[in-house]
Amino acid sequence: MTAIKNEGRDGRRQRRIARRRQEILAAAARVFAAKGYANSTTREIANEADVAEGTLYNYFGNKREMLLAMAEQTETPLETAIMAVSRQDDRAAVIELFEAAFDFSETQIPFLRALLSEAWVDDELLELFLSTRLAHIEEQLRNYVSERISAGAFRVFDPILGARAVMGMYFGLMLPVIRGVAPLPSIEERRTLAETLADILLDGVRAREEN
Amino acid sequence: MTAIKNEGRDGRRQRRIARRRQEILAAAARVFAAKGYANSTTREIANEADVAEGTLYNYFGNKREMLLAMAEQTETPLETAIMAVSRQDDRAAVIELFEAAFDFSETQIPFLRALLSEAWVDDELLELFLSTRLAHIEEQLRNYVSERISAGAFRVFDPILGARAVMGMYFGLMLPVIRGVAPLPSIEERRTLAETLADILLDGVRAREEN
Amino acid sequence: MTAIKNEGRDGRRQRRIARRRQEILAAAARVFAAKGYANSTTREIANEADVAEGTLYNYFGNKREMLLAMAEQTETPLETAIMAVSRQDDRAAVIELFEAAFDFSETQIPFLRALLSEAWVDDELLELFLSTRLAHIEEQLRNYVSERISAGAFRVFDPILGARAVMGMYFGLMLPVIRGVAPLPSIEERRTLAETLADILLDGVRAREEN
Amino acid sequence: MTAIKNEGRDGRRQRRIARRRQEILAAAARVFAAKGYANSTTREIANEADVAEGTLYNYFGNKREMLLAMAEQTETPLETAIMAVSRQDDRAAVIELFEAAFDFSETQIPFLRALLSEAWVDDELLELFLSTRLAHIEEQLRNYVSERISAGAFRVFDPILGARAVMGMYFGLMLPVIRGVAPLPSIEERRTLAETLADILLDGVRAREEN
DNA sequence: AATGAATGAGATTTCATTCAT
DNA sequence: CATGAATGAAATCTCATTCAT
Repeated sequence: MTAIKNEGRDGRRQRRIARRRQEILAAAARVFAAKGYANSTTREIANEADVAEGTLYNYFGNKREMLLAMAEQTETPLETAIMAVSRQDDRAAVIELFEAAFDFSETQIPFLRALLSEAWVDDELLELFLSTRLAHIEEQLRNYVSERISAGAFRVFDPILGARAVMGMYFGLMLPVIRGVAPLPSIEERRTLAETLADILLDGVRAREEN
Repeated sequence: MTAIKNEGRDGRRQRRIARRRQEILAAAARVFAAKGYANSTTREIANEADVAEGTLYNYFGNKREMLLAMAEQTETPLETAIMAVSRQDDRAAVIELFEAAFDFSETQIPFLRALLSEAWVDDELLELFLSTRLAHIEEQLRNYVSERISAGAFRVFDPILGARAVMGMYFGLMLPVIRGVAPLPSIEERRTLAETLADILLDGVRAREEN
Repeated sequence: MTAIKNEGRDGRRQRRIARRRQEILAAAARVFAAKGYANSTTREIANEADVAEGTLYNYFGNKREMLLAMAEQTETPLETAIMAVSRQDDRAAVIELFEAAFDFSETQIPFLRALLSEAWVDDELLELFLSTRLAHIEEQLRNYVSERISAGAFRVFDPILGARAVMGMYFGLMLPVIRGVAPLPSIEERRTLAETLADILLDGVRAREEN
Repeated sequence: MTAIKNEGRDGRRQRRIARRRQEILAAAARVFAAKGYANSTTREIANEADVAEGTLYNYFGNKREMLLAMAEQTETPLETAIMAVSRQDDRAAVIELFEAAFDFSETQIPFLRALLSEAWVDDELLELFLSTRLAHIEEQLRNYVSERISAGAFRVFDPILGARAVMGMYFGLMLPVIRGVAPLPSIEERRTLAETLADILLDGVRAREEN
């Protein structure tokens, strides 16, 4: 019985610790996002998280570990989206992909912004946070494209470039949002966005000649 | 005669100073590119430029001024490319644009990498280096798209998204190169790249139905 | 009870912090006094205060703030003396004034020396530390002199110059002490000093003609 | 003949060098006076003197030598005055002394201000510039006072304190002028000043009792 | 666990002095 | 002699991390 009670108490304690860790991480993300990792001080993070500086070190070994913890727990929205895409006709699938990829929340932005910032400069973080994920995304897209080409549904072209084109279209719209210079699109805007991009991607911008 | 001699001497001196300034700036760009502005020390810059630390301050008021000097003198390749594009048929024009936009040199990369890195975090730099330029590029593209839609050559769609799609395709390929995780494409690769992107953009990836 | 305990702890903490601040300030005063503000390094101050350099900045925002903190808390002895002088017959009052004005301690000297040093060169400090105080002292003296002239007790002469003469006599004796080239007078010496100065001031050096 | 010509040329050269040295010294005095020795940079001195930084070192071994050169060539006005005082009746002599002591020019002020500033902090300079001179002045005054006491013209009192009182009265008026917070008195003001001080010194401020 | 004062390594910047031209 | 760019030692200040409470 004591054991059970302890389990209950320990469980609560574990959860409290985990929650506090998350709060600190979110605070750190906000600070990193605003000023960049290197320009952020542990004092600012502590203030933002409303704890003492020393407390940070009860949850993370050092400042960098906060960044790595973020990298591990933050998913890129495109990654999430691509896993979930259902197989339908091409247009519906692509629209679904783009639409889902734009579905990320206000609270995710600081994490993404902080991580992208550092990944631009820090090879280890690039690897940990981005490279493998992007490689995975690119592979999925490449496979899809290859398969559609084989099926005769797509023209014959380099599937790698095709995958990159899709990703580029997406990042071109997402980066300003994450950087904070463009607003997060609303649900309706996301739909329109996705449709337009899908049409451009699938059929191009050029008018079809009637015949 | 003395005047002439002095002019010659002063001219040489002016050039020597300008050259040294450029050397320091290039060294700073390499260091900033490798580690990010905030993680770079003036000591490293001085070492890289092979001068004493104090010497840096004979050419720049402070570390940040180096960054700003870079921002002022560095052009984004897409910007340069878009100014030079000649008006031909659409496919030729788009290919020419992409191809030119990829024509940047090994020495430009550190500057671009350093500036993009900081612009991600530093609003003043974003404004100074990127925002106005990108706005200009986007405007050019938008106008082009609008005009082609009016002419009936392009389908009807949001010209802003069209411009963004072009820029996204481009940045999706360029950013890894600037980040240093993809190689600078050779001239031949640039050609192929440009053709494929142009075709995807103009006609889409979907196979045309024969009729 | 916890609240009370906390109050006790916080109070102790507050006092410890205040005490440490004072220690640092005294150390800084000694260093500034010995070498002048501009020639003193934070390293020397830290050594003198027996703390790490960084610790200084937990108590003062920067080196200059130490100086300003000194200026705010240090009184000029003449100022203190003039507030305390009791109204008696003129000779007793003047003696009391001079005697009290020389009553400053060994520990005050570094503060005075440091502040006078910088005030000679730094307009802000001159204003903050000296000007207003001296103006106040001068006003008090001027009023006293004017009143005694009106009462027919003093000859008719410019009260401003009278006030200045008193201050000059005082500073002429005090400055070498603060500068460290004359010893701090003992209590007995102070008495003799004050009497002689008072007699010179009141009756002059010239022998009275008997009649 | 060549020798003679050389002498003429050398003489001119010597004078030119001496003149330039003086110009630099005056420039340095102005800069030191404005910001204090330690806060003045050789660059500012060079600018003020309208020469290159390197040129300074053709005339002075280092920055400090400029200060020492100033100390050697600058006389304290009181010193000059005391040497020139003619022996007349006491009142005339004292008036003459004070009046002459206030006769210093606008160009002397920077030198005095610079030197007093540093002498407050720098023992070597104190010795070189002030101590010996003040000791000399004090001795002259002391002797004068002693002699007048012996002659029965002055009351009996400590001649040292008498000398100090005179010097104090003088410095109390002069220091604000040198510091730059009081204007240099005009010739007429000097006369009135000297008379008032002389009367206070000789006969005191107290009204004589009629009898 | 939480706290926050103390630490000291390291960063940026200044500036007296040198020396090649 | 004049010049002024180069130098590098030294100064101020910041901040991640530690540790006694």
